[in-house]
Amino acid sequence: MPRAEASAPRAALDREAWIEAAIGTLAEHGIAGVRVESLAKSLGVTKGSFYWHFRDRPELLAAVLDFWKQGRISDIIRQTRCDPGQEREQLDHILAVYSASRNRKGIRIELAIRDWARRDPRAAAVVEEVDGARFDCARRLFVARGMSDQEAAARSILLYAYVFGQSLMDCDRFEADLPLARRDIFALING
Amino acid sequence: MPRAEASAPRAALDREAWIEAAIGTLAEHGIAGVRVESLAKSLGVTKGSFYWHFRDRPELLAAVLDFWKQGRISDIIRQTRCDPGQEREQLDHILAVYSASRNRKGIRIELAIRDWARRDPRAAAVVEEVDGARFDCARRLFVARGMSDQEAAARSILLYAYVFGQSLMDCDRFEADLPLARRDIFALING
DNA sequence: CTGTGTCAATACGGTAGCGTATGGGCTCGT
DNA sequence: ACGAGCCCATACGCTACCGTATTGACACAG
Repeated sequence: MPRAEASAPRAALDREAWIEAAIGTLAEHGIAGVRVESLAKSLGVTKGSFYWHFRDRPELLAAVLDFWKQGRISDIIRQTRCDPGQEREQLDHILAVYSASRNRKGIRIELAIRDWARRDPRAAAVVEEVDGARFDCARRLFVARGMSDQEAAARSILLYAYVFGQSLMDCDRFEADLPLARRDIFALING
Repeated sequence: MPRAEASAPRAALDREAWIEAAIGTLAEHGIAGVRVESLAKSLGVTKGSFYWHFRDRPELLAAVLDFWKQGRISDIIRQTRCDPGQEREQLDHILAVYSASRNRKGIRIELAIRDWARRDPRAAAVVEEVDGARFDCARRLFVARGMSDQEAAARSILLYAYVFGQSLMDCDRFEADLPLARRDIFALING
């Protein structure tokens, strides 16, 4: 019986295992909570392993940022690709997918990284890149629907601000019929 | 010459001095950054002082939450009080005041506390109280303008989601003429 | 079988932070 | 002037981390 403390049957960790574990505790405890020794414990190894795969903690954090950036950018490109004439539906899709109801984990990661970005310029740069890509994608859809650049920009900003802002609140507490309210809100944003 | 390390000429700190210092570093470094020993250093005293005024760190954090809650609730009540017929202007006022451009410090505190609330039920309860009060105030204004409860609720949610969400992004990067975009956005939210 | 490379355990020194215990100095009432 | 309370300094033990150094287990090539 191989000694498996947490879950893994001792199968030779690689960098990505550490990165994914880091993202997990990042989502749960914020950037201040991702410690190499506690990560090691959760992976069932000691930090001897960590310092074989990474030079130090900053290198892990940089890898986390890069991993997240690639994922988010490829995701937004995939999610906004659509046939002509379907732009409105696609924007509704974005609103639904990025809302807090689904995708709990993704939202928690997103918020943790954004909080991190408020104090770390490297994180801030990554968030800005991701935001820029998302903004461009949404704007293109609005423009394809015939809106002016100006209006498309305004609605894109509102869209993402709503999505992230709503994930900061517990809307369920305020409104009994949240799905209905959401429909109204989508309509306001989407035009 | 009284020895003044940071600023105070040694004038007998009280609880509130600690609370305000805590809120300051909370805004800058997040909840994980408010440490009693570093607070003491920034106040030019040692932690011997702290443990005279507070039982322990959790007691300070509770006091911070309470202080913030009182301030935010009384503020929203003050900011939404208006003469009949002025509801639309008052809502625009809220949008402007709570936007990230002004009130940098307040926004940073707000975000730090919301991040804190994602992991601490006590903080979450306070945020929920504050959000509830804000929501009620905005909703009342929309209703006074003749909207249905349902529409007023939807717009109120959108309003605060926008305000907080926009403070999570660096909108300046995306849109050259941000003031104009903001006007468009206000119009979408405010009807 | 032996050597080499991969991955991890162990042990160590160092810092930062929490909470406690204890001993001041200071002011003020009497 | 002298005890009482207020406010803070100092010193201590403890834990959680970081990063380094060293050693060990294991696989696989030759």
